Amino acid sequence: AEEGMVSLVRAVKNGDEKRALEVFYKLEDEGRETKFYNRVLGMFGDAFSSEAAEKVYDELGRRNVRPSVQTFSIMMKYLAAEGRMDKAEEMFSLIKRTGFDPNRSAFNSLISARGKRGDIRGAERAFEELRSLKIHPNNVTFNLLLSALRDAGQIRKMKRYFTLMRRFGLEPDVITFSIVIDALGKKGHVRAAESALQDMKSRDIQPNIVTYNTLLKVYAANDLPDRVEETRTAMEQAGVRPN
RNA sequence: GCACUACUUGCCG
Repeated sequence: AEEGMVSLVRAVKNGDEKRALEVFYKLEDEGRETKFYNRVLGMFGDAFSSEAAEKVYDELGRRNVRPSVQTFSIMMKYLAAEGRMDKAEEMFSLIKRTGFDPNRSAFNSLISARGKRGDIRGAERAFEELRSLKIHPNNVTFNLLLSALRDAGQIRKMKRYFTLMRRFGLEPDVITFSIVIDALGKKGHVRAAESALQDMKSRDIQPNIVTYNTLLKVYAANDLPDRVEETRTAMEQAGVRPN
């Protein structure tokens, strides 16, 4: 069993989809549980494609292995990444039709999928549905909404969600701030981006490599070479190395 | 716990 996984991982690493599938089919002949399929789903989705992941997914049905909520979330991720929204939405529906209750991560996956497609309305509807089910959102939930709104350039709405976090007992984190800084910079609101950075620091959240890359991007896009230099210096002083 | 979040660059598809 252990050896089989090793050769599966090796085939996936080598990018050999055909070989990986063969090993997978052989392994599942030994009788496997949901968790195994979910793992393989992730490996195939990351290394190959949503179609490859679907081949694994189809085996669950063929072998009468019951999927889990995670199974559908994993599929949604790969389908949405390739723009296959109808299929991704279908996966979310299948959670309910299979008799499961979608949990917070499942809703987060739905928000992510819709947000990626620029479907702000849909992402917000997913958030509202989550709330109506009395599921507590987490930082990921809000960061996903903010990220979608950033892509759509909807700063005002971002502010509303940013404020709303606190009402759920949540505090913005380093990811929240990098989304906010990026969004403001894209709009040319450099001073606002800088005050977001200050806000972050005042909460004792340390800028990380992504924060600095975002700042560099903001300054470069707004033709502020001096600020770029200052940021590089700040990075060095903070011991954050360019990646 | 096997699923969900930000930036840059490269590689593969």
